[in-house]
Amino acid sequence: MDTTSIVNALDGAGYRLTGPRRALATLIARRTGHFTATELVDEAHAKRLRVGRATVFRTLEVLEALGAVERLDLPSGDHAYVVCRRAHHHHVVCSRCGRTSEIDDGGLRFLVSEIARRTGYRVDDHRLELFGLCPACMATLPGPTSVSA
Amino acid sequence: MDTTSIVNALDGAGYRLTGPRRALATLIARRTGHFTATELVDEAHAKRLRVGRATVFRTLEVLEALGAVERLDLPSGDHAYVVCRRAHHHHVVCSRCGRTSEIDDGGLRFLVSEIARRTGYRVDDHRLELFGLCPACMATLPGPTSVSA
DNA sequence: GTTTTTGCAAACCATTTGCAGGGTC
DNA sequence: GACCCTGCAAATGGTTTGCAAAAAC
Repeated sequence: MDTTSIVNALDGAGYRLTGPRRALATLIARRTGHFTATELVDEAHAKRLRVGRATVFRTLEVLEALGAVERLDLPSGDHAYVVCRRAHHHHVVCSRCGRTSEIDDGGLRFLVSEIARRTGYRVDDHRLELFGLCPACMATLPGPTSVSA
Repeated sequence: MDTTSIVNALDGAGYRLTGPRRALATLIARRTGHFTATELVDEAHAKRLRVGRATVFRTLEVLEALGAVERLDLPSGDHAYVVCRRAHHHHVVCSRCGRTSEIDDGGLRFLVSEIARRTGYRVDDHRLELFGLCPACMATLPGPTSVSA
């Protein structure tokens, strides 16, 4: 995901292209793993960018609504964000380096409708989050070489 | 879930059976839907129970570790809890009345291993949360009678 | 020129913590 | 009696808000 895509998303939705928003688009586009609003605030501050705390939260809110970013709830209870391409999907999150990979709905769609049928609920929304170790982090890890699921 | 089961869980794990913990066990056992720590604090206060704010949080933490309760992350970002029976499972949450139903792992287990295979991650943990309308709430709803998933 | 955005700082609010007193085993 | 728990109240830390100035269209 590059800066331009995020900026275009804002522009296309009728939001004004301001300095702070462009700056944030760049910071976010550079991210590889998940990040928190506070991390973004600190990074902007460290780089002497003119971006206030409130603006970071407000921009993330807009970007989430536009589907350019998605909010994750980490097992720790923290709220983190990840950049994303499509509107709805799910992620595998590496609990060591924070890297995320998108996963497609595949069998999940069927699973959800099956659950709706069994419980009698009308299911409007669902969230699936997976946590573990990405291939790169596994490689740097000591111990047994065998891999379990 | 009744008060006794929760108390037994605490006792069995070596925790002391104190007044506040018994009181909380009762409040929690009576809950049908999801609830927040703050709601519990307020309810205890309203009923003049001798239970401090900190104790509510500390007790919920213990109960979660024991698997008597599970924490949900609602789409709103709020943290809520639900009583539960087995150690690991997932929930469908009614976004209108808050009622929850447990759902079994069923096809999910396969789905998770499939995702691990495709992404190369070692998946250690996963969370699936479904949101929608429970049968009772659907029945009280105006509008078209047809149901969609 | 009108409308949106921003930054700041204060307000908010859920959650955590330190610690002295009280309860449980 | 030793150790675990509790309440309180203060500290914490993420997130939101009010508002006047600044920027975008």
